[in-house]
Amino acid sequence: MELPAKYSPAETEDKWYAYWLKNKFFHSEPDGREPYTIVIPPPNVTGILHMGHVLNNTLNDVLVRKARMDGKNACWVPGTDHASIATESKVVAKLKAEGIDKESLTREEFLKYAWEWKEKHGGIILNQLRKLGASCDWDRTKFTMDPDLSEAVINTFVYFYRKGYIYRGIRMVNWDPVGHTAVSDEEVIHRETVSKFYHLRYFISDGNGKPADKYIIIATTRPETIMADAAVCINPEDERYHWLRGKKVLIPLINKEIPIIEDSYVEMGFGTGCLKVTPAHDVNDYEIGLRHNLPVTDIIDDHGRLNEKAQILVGEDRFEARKKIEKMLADAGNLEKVEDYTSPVGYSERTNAVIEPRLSMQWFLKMDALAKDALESVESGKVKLIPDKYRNTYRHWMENVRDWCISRQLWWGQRIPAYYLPDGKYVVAPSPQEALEQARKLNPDVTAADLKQDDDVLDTWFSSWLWPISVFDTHKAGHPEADPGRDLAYYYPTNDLVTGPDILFFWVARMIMAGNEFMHEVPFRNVYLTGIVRDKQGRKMSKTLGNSPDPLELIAKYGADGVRLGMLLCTSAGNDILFDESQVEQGRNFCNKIWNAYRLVRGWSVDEAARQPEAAAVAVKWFRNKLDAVLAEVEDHYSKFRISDALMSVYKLFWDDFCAWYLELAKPAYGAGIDKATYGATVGFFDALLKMIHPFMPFITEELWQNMAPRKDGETIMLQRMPVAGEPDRKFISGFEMACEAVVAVRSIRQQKGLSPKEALDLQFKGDFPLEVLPAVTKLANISSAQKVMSFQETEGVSFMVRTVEMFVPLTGLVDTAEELAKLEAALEYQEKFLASVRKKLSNERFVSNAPEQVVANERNKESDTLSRIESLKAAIASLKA
RNA sequence: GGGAGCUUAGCUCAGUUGGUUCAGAGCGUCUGCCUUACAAGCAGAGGGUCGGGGGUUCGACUCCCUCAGCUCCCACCA
Repeated sequence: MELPAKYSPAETEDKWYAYWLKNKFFHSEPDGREPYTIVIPPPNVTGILHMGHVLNNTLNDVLVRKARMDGKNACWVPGTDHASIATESKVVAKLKAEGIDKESLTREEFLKYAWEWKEKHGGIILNQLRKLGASCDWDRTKFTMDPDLSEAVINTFVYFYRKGYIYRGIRMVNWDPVGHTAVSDEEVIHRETVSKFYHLRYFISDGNGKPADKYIIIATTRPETIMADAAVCINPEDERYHWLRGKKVLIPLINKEIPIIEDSYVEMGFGTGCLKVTPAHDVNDYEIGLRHNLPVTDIIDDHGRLNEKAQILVGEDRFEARKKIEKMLADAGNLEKVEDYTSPVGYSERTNAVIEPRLSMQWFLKMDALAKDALESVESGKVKLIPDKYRNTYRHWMENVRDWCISRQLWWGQRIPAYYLPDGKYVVAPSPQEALEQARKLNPDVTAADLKQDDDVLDTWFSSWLWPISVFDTHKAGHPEADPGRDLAYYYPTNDLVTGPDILFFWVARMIMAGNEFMHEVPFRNVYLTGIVRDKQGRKMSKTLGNSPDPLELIAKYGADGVRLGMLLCTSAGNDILFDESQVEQGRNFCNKIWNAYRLVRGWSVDEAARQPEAAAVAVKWFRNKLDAVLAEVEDHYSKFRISDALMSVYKLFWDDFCAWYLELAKPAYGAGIDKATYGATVGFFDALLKMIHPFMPFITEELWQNMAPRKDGETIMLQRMPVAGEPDRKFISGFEMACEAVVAVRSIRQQKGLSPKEALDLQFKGDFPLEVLPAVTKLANISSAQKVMSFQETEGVSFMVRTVEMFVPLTGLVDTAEELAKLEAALEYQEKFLASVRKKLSNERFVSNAPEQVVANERNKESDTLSRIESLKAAIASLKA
């Protein structure tokens, strides 16, 4: 069968993925081998593949395929995350588009829609990962809201509640008025935002709730919240305002009397030095309120509208209210001036709504003890962060962590297992039955119908922090004393986790906490933190910018192997990744190179009678050693998670060493057969190279490996052992490199002199050139005779140096003597300067006595090498002049 | 405001405890080639003094100080 000159990935990739699935090569069961485990960072169940996933999952796949080929029992557990806020808001939007308002639905009705949506869109991303070649154990696919995983979450809640770590409290939370839920501090993004700074006049009360003549000016960005003011605060040091002490002021428009208080929180130099304190709608004000026992008036509702406590503008959206109140204040004579003002404003990461600081009843998990242990896990090195610069960031966060607000005012998620009695007391239990039993201890008359379960669900991270445990054993979470199941005992702790640094705290830190708590063991050894994928201009890839290529289109265009390679080429750990399609093109080109090298080798026919040419023998010996050297290098890169370096080593080994040098040497003359020895060696090398490339480019390597020899059904390159490095003969490799240098020099002379490669040349040399590699030079440089001589026989020609060996190509009638002379003299000058610098070093006593022996010896070598080069150059110049 | 990091070839980046001929790689560029595996290719070539300045050292891309520019994280002044 004739192979086409270009590799076409489409059918090949589908064919082999189906083959791998059919044979269950990705599936793992515990056995006697050493396990290698990774869990996928679960993508949102309704998500679609973007470049970040491509990066992450390609890296995961490289690691797991490498481990599998190293003979480990490799298991990569896939799955999806229910992503409560993201998914719920998608469902709400979809229903809205169909004319259905979430408010009009019962919880059950809404969840029915949500599950329908999940069934329809859930798992699309997992199929997309198959296109990428991800070798996940699909039989183990999990979803964070699978019944048993949800049960684990509920048990975990009950466990921590009973341990006294979970409590309910009124807190200032970040309220998302669009998502109608509280979000964690980490989910709030602060952005510089242009707004207005309103300078308002607060009149002093005359003591009867009527304005006196005097007023003070208060600057605020949020005039719509003045009705919730509880006080006006000044700095006790601020003499400008000492006259205010003991007085009261009136809130404009509603004329409510509020006290003047003093607190050093207020900065005298900022604004007017007077701060209106609004405990219900500002975190700092809330804390001042606590210090001064101020009443809390909450005037904004769940939707961000003013409520009846505001007295005016009731029902207006907060931003509408702001516009309207500006006019009202102006009309009432309370508006001094309005300035433009830029300040940071918090936005919801999910809905992009402006966050409203708001007091509400939430559930919290105490973090101090958990964080302390999780910090220790990283500080002690039990968990390694790669790159380790993240240790600082991690420490800082763990030392300043606040209690985790785990409740969310949503329906999509695990519902908080707290049940309220009619009198307002509550019990926490894993099931309604147990809740009833407990409730009866409080009040024997309570019936099941009296108990009302908490409406809130748990933060998504409260389920995904169990992921490395719950994918293997759903019972263990919440039950640290229980025996781990067979799978958990075998696969836990996992080995490596590959994820983005943006979720180091959301997810990674919390998995460490859960692992320590329930398993008394960290969940993974190494955390490889990737960069964030950006476009070529350094912008984060995003839907709104439209700068993110569709990975599936890229795969269709360049093949999955090409996309994987394009992604891996630019991944240094922890640095942001500037992605560009040209890199994928490079990946595709590499596929094609491999393909064509294979076409060459496959086209060879063995001539049983042929003897191995000397050049081929040299090539085989060299490449065998080179392979060993690079294998060791690659292994070292893997061990340090330098995946793109490992790839680059393999890339160069294949393209530069194997194709450009080895194959050119091993190639038989056109039309001639190849000898058995060279053929056998070449096929062996090809086999080893395919295995080395396989973790990066699984499809083309399987295709060619299957094609190389008759294979039985059930055989795969995936499960072949990775070649193991032997001890390379470095001296021989070095000698061969001299041959290459000589070849390059001759080719360069050809180019300069306009000589055809077909025209054979002579080569003479003086000095220690490794004779065993000479056949390589004669073949690749097209040399008719290469001789070691005492002195060059012709005077006309070009000389060059290979390290300390002077070489000479006689070229009668083609040499411009003056030009050659100039070149040689320039070279001589350079060498003499170099010699001078080396000698200066060597004559420095402090250098000779302080530097390590090795370094001094090297300088002496440099000196003698340079001397011999100078000698050769001088001789060459002399002979040219003669 | 606090913290972390970055600045090396046109671009993207390596450069491991200061010392091998260490100034590198890939891509791009330039030149010559459709040479019968591959023009998605082959062969060859050019290109930086390591952000600026100072210091330590026999020796600095590497350590210290300083200035400039950039990025990210945390907190946030109403």
